[in-house]
Amino acid sequence: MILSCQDISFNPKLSNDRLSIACSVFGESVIKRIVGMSLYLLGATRSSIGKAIGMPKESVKTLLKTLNRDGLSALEDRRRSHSTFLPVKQVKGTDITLHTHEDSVHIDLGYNRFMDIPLHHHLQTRTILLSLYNARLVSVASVANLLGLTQEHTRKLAQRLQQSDAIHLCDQRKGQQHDYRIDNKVKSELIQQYAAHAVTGRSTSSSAVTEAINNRLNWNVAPRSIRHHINKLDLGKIAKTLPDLIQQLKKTPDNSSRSNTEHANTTNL
DNA sequence: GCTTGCAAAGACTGTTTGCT
DNA sequence: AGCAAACAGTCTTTGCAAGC
Repeated sequence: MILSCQDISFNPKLSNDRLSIACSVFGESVIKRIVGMSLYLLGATRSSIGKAIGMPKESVKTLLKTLNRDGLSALEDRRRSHSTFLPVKQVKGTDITLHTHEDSVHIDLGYNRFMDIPLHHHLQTRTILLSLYNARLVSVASVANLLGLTQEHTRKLAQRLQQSDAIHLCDQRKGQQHDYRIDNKVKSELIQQYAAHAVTGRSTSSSAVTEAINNRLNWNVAPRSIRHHINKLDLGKIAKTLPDLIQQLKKTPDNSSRSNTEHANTTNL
């Protein structure tokens, strides 16, 4: 490529108009650098370039050096945090892909980097996949598919993860919250009747205890339910130990009540 | 006669789905 | 996005058959 400005005619008025427009678009400092580079390419000396664009000779040398080295980006003062005219640099996103592999979720992060999460680590899997979705690195469809949830519910869980800790991703279902038939009143009667039957040597069978409970509370509970709660409360083993324990307590002096009495006397003194 | 294991039904609550 | 109904998971209650 050969350039000769000898054959080019210049019009000062056109130049002023064009510079005015260009400066309004690119900014004056950028146009100065473009003009300086153009004059340099046309063979002008650095000192004459400096005089033409109003820049110290040393600055022109730096400008030409950086332009030849870095290209377009050197047209601006790069100490600034952002460019006023260059397009935003697009960081090429790596395509993160998800799929199941044997018993784990395989996450391909690109550049030969992978993550494997055991599928049975439900909370870990949910936390990582939903975090990737919240960072918009994977689609809701791919996460929903791997988690076995609908896309709608996946979005809700992702939102929940952003608002609170990962523990809230666990299944919160707790089932029936209280014993609606065998409530505390029935349970206390059950313990009382079972103990009374055990101490007096009567039958502690579920039918005998149930009959006593139903009579006392005017209730109608099934013996099978009472058996279920006898087992739950682990009452079965006290039928044999309770009578012995009571006999033992009867023989042993009550130290606690005596010390209480002594304490009262001392206090009165 | 009584207990035990199993299973079905009920109660409660989370999840999914379809509609607006 | 919001809502409601249907569906589904978890725990309690209870009936039944088998075994001790």
